[in-house]
Amino acid sequence: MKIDKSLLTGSTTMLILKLLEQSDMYGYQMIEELEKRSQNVFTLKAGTLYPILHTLEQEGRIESYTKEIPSKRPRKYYMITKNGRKLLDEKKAEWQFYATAVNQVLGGEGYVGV
Amino acid sequence: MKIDKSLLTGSTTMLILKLLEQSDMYGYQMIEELEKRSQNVFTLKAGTLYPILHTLEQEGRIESYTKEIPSKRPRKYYMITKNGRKLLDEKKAEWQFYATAVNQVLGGEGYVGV
DNA sequence: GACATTATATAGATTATCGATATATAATAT
DNA sequence: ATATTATATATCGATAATCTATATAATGTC
Repeated sequence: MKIDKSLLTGSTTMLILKLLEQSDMYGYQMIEELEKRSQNVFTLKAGTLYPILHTLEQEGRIESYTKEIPSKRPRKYYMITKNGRKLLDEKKAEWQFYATAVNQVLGGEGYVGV
Repeated sequence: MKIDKSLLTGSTTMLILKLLEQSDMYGYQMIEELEKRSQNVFTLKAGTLYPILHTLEQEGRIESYTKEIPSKRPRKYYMITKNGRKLLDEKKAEWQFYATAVNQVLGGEGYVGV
């Protein structure tokens, strides 16, 4: 199925923070991990991800460090900060609020299941 | 709660079609009805709604007719077409697909409840 | 008469994401 | 040797969706 990418709008930051909440990751890894966890629904593009990472770092939501891998290109790992966790909680609440409202309009029970 | 409006992106058309699936409505009525059904989560702006209605009409998803109301401004009612119902079904499937994937990443059971 | 409410409509600004492109390294295939 | 594929980070311009602001118009209320 070809999903309308515009539905992703606004939730990408939340999904990235969620990944980093569980473990430090480098950019490329996030793209693969997100694809895997969503069962190929989200194919986050590099051109979408990196600008978001840079913005989050500037805002103090995440921090980065470089890790040297023998005979590999160095990887830039990102870790979530306390501030980032706070943002994640807010985004999650927003998402649940929003999804519940959509389901209500669609005639569902309004339970989002998270 | 102040919900991030960007989360609405891509689903507005679906919500409008859903309203029209149940009964013919005029623009202003849709704004009020959507607000009511979503319990004030969605406050659809006129500047968002009318361009969408015009596009949907051009695409043959909806049709309009004018209704004269005594001592009222005439209202332009919209009704959904067969084509519009088809689009609604597609959008609903997309939404469920997307919401399930988000919940999966967030660690939920992946059930969206619709 | 002034103002609020109802109702439709459009233009311009903002924001998010994507596609394309660029750089760099390493492994594998031709 | 050269090409291709995979990994990895990065930026730019285009596109799309929504909002803000504004305009118009009819009606009801203070």
